[in-house]
Amino acid sequence: MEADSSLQDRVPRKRRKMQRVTMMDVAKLAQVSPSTVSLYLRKPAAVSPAAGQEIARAISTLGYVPNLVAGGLAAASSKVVSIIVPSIRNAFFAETVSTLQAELAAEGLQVILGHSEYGEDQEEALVRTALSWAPAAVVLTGLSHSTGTRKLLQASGVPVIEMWEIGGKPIDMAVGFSHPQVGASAARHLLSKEGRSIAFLGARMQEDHRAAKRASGFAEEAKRAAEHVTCEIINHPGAATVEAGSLLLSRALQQIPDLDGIACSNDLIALGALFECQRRGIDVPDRIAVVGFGDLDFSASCIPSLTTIRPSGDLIGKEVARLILAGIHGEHPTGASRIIDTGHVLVERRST
Amino acid sequence: MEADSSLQDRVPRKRRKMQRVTMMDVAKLAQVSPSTVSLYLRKPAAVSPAAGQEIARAISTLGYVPNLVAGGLAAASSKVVSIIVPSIRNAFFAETVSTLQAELAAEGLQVILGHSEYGEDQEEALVRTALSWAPAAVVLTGLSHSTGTRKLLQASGVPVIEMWEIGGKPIDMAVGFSHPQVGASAARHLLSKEGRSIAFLGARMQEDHRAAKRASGFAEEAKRAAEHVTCEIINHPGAATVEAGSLLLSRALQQIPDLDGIACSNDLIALGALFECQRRGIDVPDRIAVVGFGDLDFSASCIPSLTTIRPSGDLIGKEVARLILAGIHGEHPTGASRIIDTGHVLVERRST
DNA sequence: AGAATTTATCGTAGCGCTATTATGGGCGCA
DNA sequence: TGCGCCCATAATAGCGCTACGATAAATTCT
Repeated sequence: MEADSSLQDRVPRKRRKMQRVTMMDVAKLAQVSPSTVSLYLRKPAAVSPAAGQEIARAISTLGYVPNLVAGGLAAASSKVVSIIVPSIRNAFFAETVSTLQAELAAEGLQVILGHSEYGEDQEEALVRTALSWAPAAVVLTGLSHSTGTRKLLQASGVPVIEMWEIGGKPIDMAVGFSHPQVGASAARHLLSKEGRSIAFLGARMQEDHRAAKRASGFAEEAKRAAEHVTCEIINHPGAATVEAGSLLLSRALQQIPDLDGIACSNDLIALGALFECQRRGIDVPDRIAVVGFGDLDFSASCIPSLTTIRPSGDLIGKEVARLILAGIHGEHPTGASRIIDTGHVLVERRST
Repeated sequence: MEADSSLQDRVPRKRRKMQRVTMMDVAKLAQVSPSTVSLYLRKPAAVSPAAGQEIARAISTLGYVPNLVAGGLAAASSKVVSIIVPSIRNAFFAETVSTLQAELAAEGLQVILGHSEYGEDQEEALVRTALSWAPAAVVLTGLSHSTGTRKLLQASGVPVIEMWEIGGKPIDMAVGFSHPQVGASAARHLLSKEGRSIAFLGARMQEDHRAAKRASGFAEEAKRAAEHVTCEIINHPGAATVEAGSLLLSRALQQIPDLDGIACSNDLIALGALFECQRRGIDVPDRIAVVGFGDLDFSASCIPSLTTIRPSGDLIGKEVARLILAGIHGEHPTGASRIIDTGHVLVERRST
């Protein structure tokens, strides 16, 4: 059990031996060479059934757990995918990460998670550590990154996937949808419901570039549609929460007394706006129509049920996984297939 | 040509060289030995300021990114913490993971994420892969695990922290709170509001043991309090969503016509119940009082604002991080300090 | 049958880094 | 002036595994 550390000068150098069972042990027990064990673990079909069985038995007898760290070093690429999102607390990204993790786990890939908190410098630091793991791929959120981040990634040669946004030039590959188009869809929908004084309620738009793009897409569509339409963009500097939604609606009503339609950059904000309307006795959708974004858990069930734009976070996760796995299997997508548009869907419910 | 290699093994084997800049390159440029670079990276104070500066310059000139895989192999323990939660989509765990990730990142530790989806076998598989990374610690959710999982972890010698639950015998360390006590608190609160026909609305309780424990704590407290109190536990087999909350409330009213108080195993369920009451014109809290669990984003802002029990997921994250970091710094907590009770707080609002 | 393949298995050199011991030069103290 | 001691730095031996070629054995082709 324990080694006395006092009277041992036998061997030239004592090195901490921690790993209990190594591939070598398995090989000995199975009476094959370590290479064969390694081969069996990676491509079971390449070894004879007899040897395979013997190895499998040895593995289970010894309770062998492969050391992926050593494997990653030897193979010069570890079975890890690094994912960097602004915040996992955000239900959008939670969904994507969850799907992605599940898809990758099925192929034996691990997910390493990082939160940039919408900070480019923080993101760069995360990318740096991510690359320290020689990951099979790096997944980032959005297309806006510091030049340092881009350089690091380009120099590394690791496949990079930017998700949740398309419409710019990706570092390598991109999976997502156009945020200006989402804003435009929301505007068109409100205008189709006779909206004439409309507003976009967003949060943290100074940092959340994607929300800002939805807002500008919204404003542009409103401007394009008709000149007798007034349109405002209202930002809450803090996080996108239900409470922020209530505050934003109050501010919107103050600025635009005849407000008749709002689009929110997040369903949580929309829910807060809905609550605020309820408090003030404002009828939704008769007096004010509300469009959200995200189609979160509660959006179909709230009162009134929320018209919202569904970005399909799980589809993004699936597509990202597909690209990563294709890359691992040697198929490197080229040209237009390096950018995947997952689109968006406007789900019409009672709030408009 | 060059195929003649029978009796001369002069030419060393060609190995794919992928890493662009290694520690060796840095050492050369800085005119010190690789050991010194390594030492500088790990304990900057141990090298002379002159050498340190030289090394720092070399690192930035070359754009050196340390290879943590190699480091992990040499050090026999990687700078990785593996976290396994049922689902990151659940706002509770998202909060904890987010906090934990931030705290650990500050100390240079990476988070590897896995989702068990409330399955013990799936959890065991995740633990197995987790251990392949020789992680600095493994974090699990709850105290219920397969015997295989327990064995694997015990045999590995890796620090293990079980979070979000205490009250049983942890594998190694635990940070969380007592779920039966949460249920009891909810029951006491409802009873203090003159509740006489109360119910616990839960989801997925066949798999979510912690929710089940809250339910049984609730029922026991109700039974203990008075015999003229009727108490039911109602389960929805699917996920804990707002919609499930509406369904559960409907079922509760069917089973208990004079229902006057409910506790929900999750604020989403509570919100659904609130919506259903609104739809049916049932006054909350006058006719039915509602207690939630989680104190989610919307709980303070909904109508009526939700009385709920706050489990402080971020505090759990912080404490878990503290234990892990203590372990890394060599301080191994012993005895009672291996179990940390983060408690719970009942936040009284308008719904009761 | 002998040559030319194919197939299954083995031997071994690192992957890039850290831990440990070894070394040498500067310093205090007598 | 000399002795030991400490501190900064260097040398060295792996960590456990995979890739790459080599080798032996089995198979097919002339």
